[in-house]
Amino acid sequence: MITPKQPQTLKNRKDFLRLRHSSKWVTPNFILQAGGNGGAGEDVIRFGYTASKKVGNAVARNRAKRRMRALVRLYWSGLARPGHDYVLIARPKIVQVSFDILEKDMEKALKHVHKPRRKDRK
RNA sequence: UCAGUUGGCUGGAUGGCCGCUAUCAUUUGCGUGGUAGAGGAAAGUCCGGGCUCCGAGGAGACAGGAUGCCGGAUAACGUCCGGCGAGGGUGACCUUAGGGAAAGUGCCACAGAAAGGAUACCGCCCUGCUUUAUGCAGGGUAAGGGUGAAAGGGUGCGGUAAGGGCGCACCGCGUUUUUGGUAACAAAGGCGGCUUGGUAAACCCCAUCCGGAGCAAGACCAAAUAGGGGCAGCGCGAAACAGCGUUGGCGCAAGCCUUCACUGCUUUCAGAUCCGUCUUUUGAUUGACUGCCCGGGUUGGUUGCAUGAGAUGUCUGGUAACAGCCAUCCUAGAUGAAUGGUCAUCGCCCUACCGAUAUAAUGUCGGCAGGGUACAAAACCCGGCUUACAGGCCAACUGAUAUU
RNA sequence: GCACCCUUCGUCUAGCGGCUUAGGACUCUGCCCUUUCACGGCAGCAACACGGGUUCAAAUCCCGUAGGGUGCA
Repeated sequence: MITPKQPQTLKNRKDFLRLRHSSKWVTPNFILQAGGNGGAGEDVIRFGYTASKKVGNAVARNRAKRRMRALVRLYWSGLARPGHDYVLIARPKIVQVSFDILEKDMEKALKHVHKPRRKDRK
């Protein structure tokens, strides 16, 4: 059993692009993507946060990223797998929706994102 | 009390749990604790500066751009303050790119007779002919009609054949004098009889200002790739010695000291950025070095980077913008980008309902429910401008109504 | 962050300050033609990003705002 370290933050555009076509789970408020971390280490968990201009102005984008960081802080332990990278993409609703709904979405998304969906199989 | 004008301030509070960035202390270390941590616009990037690099001898000119009543403030400004003119509002007050149109050029569509050296369609008047109703011809006019955004001063009276600055009064315009004011300008008087329509956010003229690029500027370090290609790198000796001549001085003379020039298979140093090689001597060339360009690679870190035209307060000068003295203080520094997430309670606002109360309209207080609690995130730093903003507060002033 | 550019029918575009009710092509709608469709012909719908200002007059000139787009280590 590998003891996972504290999650790190993804900062390079390359890492975000690598996860673009990996498995994902969509909720009305955000999208979670997951994939291998490209040789960063067996015990490393990394999270990336993205909010595009569709979310709103700078204040809304910063608030969306901060809420996503709070979600990761609460739920990464036990649900995130070591040796994987995760990317959270904000959708416009995430700024207004109450935090309870986001917590349920996050728990569900972390459980389901590793199950490959049927249409992704070949 | 209602309506309004101007200026300024503020931009929710408390607590629990979980976190971020910087820094300090402590610890072998994991870690723990303390302190600090977005704005009035941080925004748009519309102006002005600091700072950095490039260019340039100082400076100026052409081109291009900007500004534009007067005086002041300022590091500077297209900003601000005070004043003037014009326009708007009952008023407090607001708006104002507001130099030059007799330096020149252009434009003024359509309509209209005529659009800038005025002109004459309908009219009005006079004369002549025909005739007594009009018509025709010639002339005088610009009051009236009509067109237009604009018709070559306006109104009134006199005058006239009808009219007309033809004459007069007032207003306007031009010019001039005096007075007030630093000035823009204002007031009063004289003169001219009117000659000169608008447009410069059309070209232009005048005055003033502006070199270019921007912290992704610039500097350093590390790593990686490569160990590449091209171009350029400013020269035309100096000294010593010897010989011969020569200038000056001392000396009877020999000679000694001294100045300058020429010559030498002479010597030393230099010589083209450096080293080497060739040749025979001021040439050639390999390589290295330096600079620039091309090509290739990297997409990291440090610095610039927060003590500054700094903030607060008292006083002084000034109508004010602002300036000065003194005292105190240090107040964000991120880089997929920190300064928060969440829960609870309270506050504030709006709407509906209930109750009480004073009523001319309606307002005030209490309770309960629902909804809302803005605009917006530093990115080198300052001074402004513009734009966005739920609401709340303060001060001064104006108008209307009522009462005393 | 900094430096710039552009907005005209649904789309692509013309457009000396007045001649314009903003022109053309494609599209769309209706009618004609054809047995029918296509092609063709005729007619129609449809735009100056927004707000101020200058001017007698603004799509055009000036200022501001909004929305798009481009470049720079």
